[in-house]
Amino acid sequence: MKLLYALKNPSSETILEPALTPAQRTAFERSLRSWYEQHARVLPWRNVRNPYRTWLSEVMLQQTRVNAVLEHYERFLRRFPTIISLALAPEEEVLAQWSGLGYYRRARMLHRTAKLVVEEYGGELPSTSAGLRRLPGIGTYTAAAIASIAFGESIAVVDGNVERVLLRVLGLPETSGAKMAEFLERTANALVPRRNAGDHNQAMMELGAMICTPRSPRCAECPVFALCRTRGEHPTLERTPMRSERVRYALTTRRKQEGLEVLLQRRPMEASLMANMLELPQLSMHKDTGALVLLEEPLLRVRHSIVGTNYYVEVVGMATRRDAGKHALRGDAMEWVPATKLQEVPLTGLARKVLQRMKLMKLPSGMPQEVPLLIGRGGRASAGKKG
DNA sequence: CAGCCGTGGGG
DNA sequence: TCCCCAAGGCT
Repeated sequence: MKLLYALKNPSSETILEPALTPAQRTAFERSLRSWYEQHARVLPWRNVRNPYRTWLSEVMLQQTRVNAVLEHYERFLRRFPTIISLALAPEEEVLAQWSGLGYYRRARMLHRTAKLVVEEYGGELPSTSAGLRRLPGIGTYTAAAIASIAFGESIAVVDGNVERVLLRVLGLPETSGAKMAEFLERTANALVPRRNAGDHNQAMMELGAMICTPRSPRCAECPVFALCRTRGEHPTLERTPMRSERVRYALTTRRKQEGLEVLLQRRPMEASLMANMLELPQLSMHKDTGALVLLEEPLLRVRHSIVGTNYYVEVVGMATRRDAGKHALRGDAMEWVPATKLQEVPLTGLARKVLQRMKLMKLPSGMPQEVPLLIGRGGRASAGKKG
């Protein structure tokens, strides 16, 4: 059955083009618009005319689910309401606000671009996709998204959703390569209306996110079912399997008169992964970690997957800095951070998750707070829960 | 152009 | 539980 698709693979030159007749394109655009007017989710970055906010939302949404962005978008805007406030902030604070969202290079480029725009562009983002495309962190997709949504330019976006919707409607398999990308750009642009390109683009992505999902698409609810040549899942490229790894981190606290402090370790500046961010000190899995550690069960086990690897994580309680220093892989770059300041430092997502679960850190918002778990001087962990 | 960069929610 | 992968960009 793979053979059937190979016969009409767009990368093999024998492309069926135009992909849709003019009448089909009109029907598609109209059905999609009507569906979107009825079913669009209410999201905080929709129906606002503010290029800075559109830019921020689009960068946050790169390879990131709406739910995760919702938790960060408003808080980030509260801290950096304008492009000028963002440009004036230290990178450390920008990363702290970004903590947990992942792909931290996005935050660094966002910050760099804010400074560039304030210093060289008079504080105003370029208003065309071509102009936006030149800025760091703004690629083909994001340039078209900002230009169409914030400035009304009639240009199509092609993200993962749009690609999937178009391929399924046309009855084509997923393939990689520049020819395919070009084909999708042309096809998507043939569907964009002169007016309201921004809403059309968001409708395409909404359709891909809510109806034409990667697995088990809701075809019975699809506004373009009548035109669709797939009506279900389509063949997709294989991906490399995940690997597994075990890691162990130390959770060490001390009590100062100002309150509880947590021992964290700063990742190297040159690290390709989460450079310069703070995490719990990592311990060796293989060496003898000493009686102190082995006497007790880990405080916490979590699974944390990053890119190609599943990490099975053990968090071990340690009483003093000397214990942690003895067992940590690198004794340097250690910092004591007051529990009350944890929101203001650039934690890795894993560190944030652990500290929140151990009640050392505030949960996002509205969640019930509990008494922090204390790690006593005797090296014994004692939960602060009543009873 | 292919590999790299995070995370968490859903099936 | 385990596996999938998302509103991409850069090198």
